[in-house]
Amino acid sequence: MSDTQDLPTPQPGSPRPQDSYLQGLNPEQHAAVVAEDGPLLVLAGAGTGKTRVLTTRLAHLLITGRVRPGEILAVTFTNKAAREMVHRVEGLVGHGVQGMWLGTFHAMGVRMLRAHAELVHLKSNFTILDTDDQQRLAKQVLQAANIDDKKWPPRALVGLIQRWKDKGWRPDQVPASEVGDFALGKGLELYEAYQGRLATLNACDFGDLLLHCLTILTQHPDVLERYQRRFKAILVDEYQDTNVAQYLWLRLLAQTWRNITCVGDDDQSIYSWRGAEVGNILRFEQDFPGAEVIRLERNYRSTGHILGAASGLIARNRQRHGKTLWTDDEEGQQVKVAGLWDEEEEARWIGDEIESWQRQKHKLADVAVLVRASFQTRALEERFIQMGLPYRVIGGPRFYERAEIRDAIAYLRLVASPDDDLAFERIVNVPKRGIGDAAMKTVHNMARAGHVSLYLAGHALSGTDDLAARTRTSLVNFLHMVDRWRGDMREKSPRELAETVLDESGYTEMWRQERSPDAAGRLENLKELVKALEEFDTLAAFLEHVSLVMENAADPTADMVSIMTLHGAKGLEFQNVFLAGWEEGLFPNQRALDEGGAKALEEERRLAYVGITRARRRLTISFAANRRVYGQWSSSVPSRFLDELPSKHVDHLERAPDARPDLDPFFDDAPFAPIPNRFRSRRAEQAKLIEGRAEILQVRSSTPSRKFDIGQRIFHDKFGYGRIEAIEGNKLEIAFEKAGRKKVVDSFVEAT
DNA sequence: ACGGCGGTCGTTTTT
DNA sequence: CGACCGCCGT
Repeated sequence: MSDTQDLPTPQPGSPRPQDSYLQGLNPEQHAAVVAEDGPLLVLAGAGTGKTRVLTTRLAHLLITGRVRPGEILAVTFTNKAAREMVHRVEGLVGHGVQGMWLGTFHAMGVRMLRAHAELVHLKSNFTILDTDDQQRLAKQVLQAANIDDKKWPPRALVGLIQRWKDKGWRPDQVPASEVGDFALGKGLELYEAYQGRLATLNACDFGDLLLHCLTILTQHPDVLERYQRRFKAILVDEYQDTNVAQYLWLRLLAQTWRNITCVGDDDQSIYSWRGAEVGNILRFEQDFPGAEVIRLERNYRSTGHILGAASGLIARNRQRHGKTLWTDDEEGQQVKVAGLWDEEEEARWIGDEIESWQRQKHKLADVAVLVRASFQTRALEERFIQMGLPYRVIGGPRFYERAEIRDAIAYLRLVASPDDDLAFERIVNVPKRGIGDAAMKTVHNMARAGHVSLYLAGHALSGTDDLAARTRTSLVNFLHMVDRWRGDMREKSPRELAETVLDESGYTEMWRQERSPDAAGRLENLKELVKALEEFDTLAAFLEHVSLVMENAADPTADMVSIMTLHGAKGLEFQNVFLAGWEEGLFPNQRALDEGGAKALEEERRLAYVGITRARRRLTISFAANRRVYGQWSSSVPSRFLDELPSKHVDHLERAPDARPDLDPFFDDAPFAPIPNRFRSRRAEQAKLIEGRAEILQVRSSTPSRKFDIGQRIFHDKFGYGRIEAIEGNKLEIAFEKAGRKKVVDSFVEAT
């Protein structure tokens, strides 16, 4: 979590210079940082400086010499959080810190397990299965047991086993009452068989990393004692997300020194579906008798109205420690709540709001749109593309980050533009062609001397004897290949071209030869890439698409709106936040409610709380009266969470749902009339209207745009000049000269 | 080995 | 509605 706390408020009494890292902590934060040894729970509300307290306490322990780095165990859930912790601790301590056990639960589990693998009949070079491997294995196990894997799908078995492992149960520890009815009660046998297969393979799944550690520690007191004596300080981030296995592991390790600091927020526990037990944080004082509990309640992030809305909502939960967040900040704007006709209007409205924010000279990077389920991003993306509003979907496809995909794309980039030095460098010797560092150094020198690209420098070198004969031949061959592919570009489709390139370059062959366990997956990815190319008419159009998607991962400085799920937003903050799709069924999610009942409702509410508390200055919540669910239109009721927001913090902007600017000739774009709870009473009426609307929409969308003709040259504010390729209602498909092929709404386009 | 067809199923995600 | 999976046919 980024630290939003304002600059140091000087503490009473002048701090000694060596204590400078303690400056600017508020009294509670300070107390948590300098607390004496013993179990400590820091209940840190959203935006109260949780990460700062954890890292500062860790630094404090080191600086005061209470513990040495090798005596620290600090665990997080994600690698990102672990990296940030290392970074911040080093910043505070003033130098690098070696020897700490700092990392994710899984990484620390692997470290411990590799050291004692033989105690659970593994070799220390055991492999770790990914989800795909797990499914395949589960399928084998089911088939071996003669169980119909249609009726009892492998993924369900994996899920069952994972849940047992999250609870810390080996096959011999699963209580009879928990066996369940998977495959008519054969779940446990299957678990045993699955573990047997893993042992044969000298492999672990993610759950085993900790479960095996638990086995080792409980069955080998000598090993346990060693670790217990070693870890004089244990620090845990996001304690509310721990599962039982993780909890048991921590509790075992903490027994000797009982010096464990857990930081978390029960109100932000949103991962029960993957094994997290809120109970762990709720029970802390019983688990660690004599524990000190410190609440961080001063919020440094949000305005009064936003905080008030969040507090009012979360107060409805019963399963919580209870905190009262407060802020010195101004009240700010009320939380805006807007009702829209359907998801498209919602997307359009949010887009317009963001543009107006941008016109006020604010940055897009300060805006986030948060959704409950990832399918909701589609309407938003479509609209933002039409508007030319830059955005990135966080947690979206990570496909383009894979090494093999980036290599393949580098080949295509080089074909499309041979002067792309980064692409050239990336693949010139992949697969190995004997063009190593030495040869590349010569090429670089030549390029620099002549102010030309590596590609041109390579060509120039082919006529000299600056390179060894063999190297020169390799380079010439490589360049000839590239030139040949360039020639292919005209007659081949992008897909065919990619196949040729990947084939003739030997890139595919390279992975075929590779016998590492993930080679098969990489070949799969390459196939997928080739398939994705089918959707593009030109290589340039594809590369444009890719560069947009890749930018998502690559360039965090780009000024773009972030779109992500509420889960993905945990730990982040933005000036201006939009929470979309607050409708019953979607949020709170019906499926969650069906499976988890009242507990699940509380978790959905925590999710709402997480969403609200991401906002610093502005928060807008929206819902649509109609939504397409599995292709069927259905009307929806505003989320009950809207009613739970204290009204004094809320500004209702509900607009008449039938006042659609594009349907209603008398639509007045000016102020929204507050129409409280209008949807609820008018639901049936609306449902009847919907079919009619759909028809009107149908007719409209097939009516060609009057202003434009196919082939016409146009100008678009954000994409520049282009030619109209197709017209579909008011949407134009345009081949832009710079930006490639895109669909845009005609109102954003002007004739030249 | 691959492609076409029909059936199923639809949240959230990290390691 | 559409993505994905698995089966079957070539």
